[in-house]
Amino acid sequence: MSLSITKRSQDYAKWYTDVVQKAELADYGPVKGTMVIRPYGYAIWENIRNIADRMFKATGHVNAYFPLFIPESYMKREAEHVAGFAPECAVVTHGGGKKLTEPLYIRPTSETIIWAMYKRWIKSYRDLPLLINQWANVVRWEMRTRLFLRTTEFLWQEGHTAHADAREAEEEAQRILEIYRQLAEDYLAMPVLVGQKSESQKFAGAVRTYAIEAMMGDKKALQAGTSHFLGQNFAKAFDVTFLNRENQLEYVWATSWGVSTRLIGGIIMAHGDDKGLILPPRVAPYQVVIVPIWKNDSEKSQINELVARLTEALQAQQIRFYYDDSEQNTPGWKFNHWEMRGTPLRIEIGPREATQNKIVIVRRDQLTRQMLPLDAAVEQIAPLLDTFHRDLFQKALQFRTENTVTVENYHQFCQAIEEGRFVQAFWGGDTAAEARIQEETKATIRVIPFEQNQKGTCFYTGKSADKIVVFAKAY
RNA sequence: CGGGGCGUAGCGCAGUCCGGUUCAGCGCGCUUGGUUCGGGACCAAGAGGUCCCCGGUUCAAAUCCGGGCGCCCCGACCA
Repeated sequence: MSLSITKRSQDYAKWYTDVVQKAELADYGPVKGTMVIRPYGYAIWENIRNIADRMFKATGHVNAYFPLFIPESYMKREAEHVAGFAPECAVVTHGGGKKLTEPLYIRPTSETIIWAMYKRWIKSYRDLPLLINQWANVVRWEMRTRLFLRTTEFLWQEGHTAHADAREAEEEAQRILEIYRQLAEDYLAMPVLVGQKSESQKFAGAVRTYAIEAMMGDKKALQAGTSHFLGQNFAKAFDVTFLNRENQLEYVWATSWGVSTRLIGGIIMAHGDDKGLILPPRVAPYQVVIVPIWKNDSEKSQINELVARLTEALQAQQIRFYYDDSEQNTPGWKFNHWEMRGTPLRIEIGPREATQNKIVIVRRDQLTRQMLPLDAAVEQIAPLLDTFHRDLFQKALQFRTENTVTVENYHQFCQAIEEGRFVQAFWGGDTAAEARIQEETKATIRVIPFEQNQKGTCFYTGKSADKIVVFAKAY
């Protein structure tokens, strides 16, 4: 393993894969487009999952698990859904050494099999709402893959809810979007734009798609989570009806929503620097790493004594830490190692600290160093982690703000996109116009923000427009 | 599916043009022992190979020829 990481300015894509591999987040699997999520990367995912799971349960959702295999006939029930997903599905044609009578699709998402089951479970308005989430893997046969951002198989959660009326389903879709915003901003320190997707960008089978959208370190957009109002599309495709209070038969209203291991790619690109990862403390596997510095056994025992008092205090506060007391590497090596792996705080304890009953704290994001008495330090670590989170968020937000421009005409638009920025503009165009813009500039509408009340002129068509949209090049 | 790059020790690579005593090599990592330890330590001794695969040419192939496979990067689709 070579020592250094490619600089971001030199080759951003290479920097990204260097970080993923050298920080031991993931490795390539033997099958094209697959990845192995290694323990350090998986620990981040577990933290994300635990946080999201708690938020889902707090809003009344329950977990379940549906099968990986979906009968071909199910996939074909909803017209737009098949059209959208069939081309990127893996299909099993043989089992037990025999050709199957009906091919089995490996789920690219589970709407079809879930709604086939919902038909059996939903009879009355009393069965609603049905708020089920599942943590699962899905497979999409992508043409071009990238670790965490787009792999053939990935991990995610998919929520699938059923409601008695449109308003309630709509509220659900937006409630989840708000949960996703909190997850991204309050836990991953990743500022996101929130809003609706354009017609061409929405989920295959949805009436409306909402999304959170973040800016990465190379100024490209990353769709970090989506929530869909599905209307009655799947209820109709799978004939899922219920008797309402008036004893009338109605189709059920639906939502679905998901975030995936792609979020880890988002963390890497939202915060990382040329030294490697910078992890938001609330999902970092270790929030603190302790590096001892000693020359001989007497120093060692003195330092270990201080570390014992420190780690007891950290444990009491449920701060995740790692004491790197291995004899194999020098302190300098460890500094670089843990910086590459993004641990938010490093504590250095050597003879100088031990004799004074002090410790040195170094922030990963700023690489600033301060020496503090142990007792004071113990009090300050938790608040410092919060400050670290806020600073990471602010830095990313400022970066996005600095790289977002408002334009009034197509010339300005092209220039801004050329510079790789997010572009805000009045939009009165249609899907065809959006497709032309994508053709010419590679940029797409990332999000149509909520709560718009201004009027203006569309930068592209010149027609009057009542909403501002955000364009950007995206992952 | 188009364009580009690559395949030699765990990783990164040299060697390939021009076949042969510089052809099984280097750096990192790994093992053992010792000295080190405040920003990627040093010394010594080791272990480690289907040179991607199949076929061909030749006295002789990592090297030349034919075919195949795989991976990465860049474009068209996507969380």
